[in-house]
Amino acid sequence: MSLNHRESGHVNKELAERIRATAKSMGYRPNPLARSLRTSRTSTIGFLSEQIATTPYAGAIISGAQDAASELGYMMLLVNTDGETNVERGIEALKRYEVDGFLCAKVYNRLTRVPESLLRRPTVLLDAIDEAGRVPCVIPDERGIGYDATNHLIASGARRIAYIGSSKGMLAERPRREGYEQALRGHGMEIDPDLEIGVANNGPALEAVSRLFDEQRPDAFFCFNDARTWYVYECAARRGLRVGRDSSVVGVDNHRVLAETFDPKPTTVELPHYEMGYWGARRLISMIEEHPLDETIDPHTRAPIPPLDAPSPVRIHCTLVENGSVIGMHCEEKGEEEGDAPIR
Amino acid sequence: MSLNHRESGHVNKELAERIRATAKSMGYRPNPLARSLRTSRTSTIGFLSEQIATTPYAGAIISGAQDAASELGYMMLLVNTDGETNVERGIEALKRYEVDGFLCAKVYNRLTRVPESLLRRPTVLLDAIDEAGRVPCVIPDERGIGYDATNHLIASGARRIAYIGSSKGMLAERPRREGYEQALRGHGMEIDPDLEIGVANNGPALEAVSRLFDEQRPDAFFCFNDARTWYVYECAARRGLRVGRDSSVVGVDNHRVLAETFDPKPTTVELPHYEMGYWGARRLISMIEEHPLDETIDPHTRAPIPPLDAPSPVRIHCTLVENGSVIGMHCEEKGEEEGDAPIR
DNA sequence: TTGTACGCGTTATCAA
DNA sequence: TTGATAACGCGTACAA
Repeated sequence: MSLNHRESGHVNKELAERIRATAKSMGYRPNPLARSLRTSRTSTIGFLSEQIATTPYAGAIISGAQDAASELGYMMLLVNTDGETNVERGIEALKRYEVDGFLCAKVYNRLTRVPESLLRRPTVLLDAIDEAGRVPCVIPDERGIGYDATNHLIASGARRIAYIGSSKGMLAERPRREGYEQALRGHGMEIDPDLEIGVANNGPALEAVSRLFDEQRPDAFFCFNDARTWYVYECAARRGLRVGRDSSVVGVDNHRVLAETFDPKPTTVELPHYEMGYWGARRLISMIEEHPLDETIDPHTRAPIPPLDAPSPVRIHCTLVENGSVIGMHCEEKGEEEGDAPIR
Repeated sequence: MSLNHRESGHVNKELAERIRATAKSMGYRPNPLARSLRTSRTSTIGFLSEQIATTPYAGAIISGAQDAASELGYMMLLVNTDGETNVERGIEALKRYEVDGFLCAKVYNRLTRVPESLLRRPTVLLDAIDEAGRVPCVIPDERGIGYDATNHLIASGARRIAYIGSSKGMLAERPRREGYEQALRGHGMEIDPDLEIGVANNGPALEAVSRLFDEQRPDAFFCFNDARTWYVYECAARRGLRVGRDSSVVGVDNHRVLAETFDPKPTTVELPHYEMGYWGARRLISMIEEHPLDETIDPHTRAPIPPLDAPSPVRIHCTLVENGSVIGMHCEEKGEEEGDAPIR
């Protein structure tokens, strides 16, 4: 009791101090395994992720989650879930190790079905939205991204700003474009539909950007991602133009390749992957610690715990990074106060 | 005993079968925590990594390690270790959770000091070499990378192949260049020092590549990494040349950006990060399972276990990827049979 | 305020 | 071949 600082009313304070001092001098460390066996709390969270290997995004999310976990005294068990059956196997394994909760990360913000087997456990979804709206999730503020990026271009003197979007109906496409338009309107600038295009990730895309280049002569570009940004660089190079001198670009991504090699003007907006991981883990752990342990749980079949509280979605604002240094960043937990239509 | 298939000489076989069948029908799963408490084996490995957030490499290593671990029935505890004190704190935490061994990943192949606190535990170093040569490590076969990449260029018809290397003395620089030269010699081609340059990652680099472009007129390039590859693309674009038509490029990296947007010729050599993780974890786990548990270990102070066997280094060959599909890949455990000087 | 005893879910030992 | 029992390290209820 003294070691756990639960001495009040049981052990006199001086003795408790002496006990702690002695324990410390002997190098005593409690054994978390034995403790968990007794308490059925492991101070452990399970992280389910896809595409750890192929994108840098997952790494950032993981890193953020791990930092939060370690700050709060938790360990993170990692499982990657590329493939279908894989997911259930991973969840099973994590349950056997008695993780206190689950972090479930997708790589691109999108609607997702949360596995049934997670529904009655503390779970937070990262970079994805629960179709059924039953599980709390942490996603980027896509509109804020479009808004900030476009404002940044305006502030740097751009007058004709093109938007190079995605042709596939991605979840982020609409709010980013809205943010772009909102920033233009905010500065009394006209919205010119000819300056907005959506392109796929292939040959015709380069042609489309080429046409835009020649017919509209924009002096700045806000690009949906690094593939789109690349088209702009390529078009500029072929015309003897130099990005940063003859035009400005802001591309969304955290592949740093493009930003590294050019002068200050090209700017990338980093999606807040680290932050999503960080705040997601904090959220999860607070859920865990608030959640009263259900004593009626069957140790073998692991009977369900009571359903989760209604989730309040968390959106995290983007970080705007120019040549490696953060220009602006705000992390805040927002409710639905904006009266925004649900993101689609 | 039946459940653990240790029935021989104790329980008659049919009974053992019946026991297992019944257990299965009841949905029984052993509790790993209780088991560990008794056996002091957790079937758990700790993964120490740096730069999870900032590079895609760490993700690939982690993913490989996790796959191997899960194949062999192990869970992976993740800790990232950016910063100095961080490392020791992470190791301490992992030790408290009684991980059976440690995977210690750096992000660029280089000489490293292994923390003292790991020396007497099962440990494998990933993408790094132990300064003192006491801990086994898994590293890419850098010479093979240079050799294969250059052969690929030769096979595609190139005659004057430039090598755009690194000016900083990176561990990989020398063997990659050796592989490049070895491939040239293997085809009876002359080695032209004017075709080999080392550049840093900055402005003068682009000028150096420009000079090489104009003075030597190479028809192909083997580039140390994606930054160097970028210089080649930029130089080509400014001269109205097209990589893939007027010249060929092979760059080392697994940023896919460059390879995605062009036609088949540009090829990237992926460093075998996934494989290093995979084989490193297998190696570690075999060390763990061969290692007789020292019964004299003090449960509190965690007295040292006997020193590791002399490590035999493992090198893993690269994977050669062209436009997303693997051209060649060999993973093999090599000893020192090549009589090669130790990598510096 | 202190001491004793039990249980968490395993594995291992020892007699029978 | 079987059954009873101790022990791993911890938390806690209960009696003193």
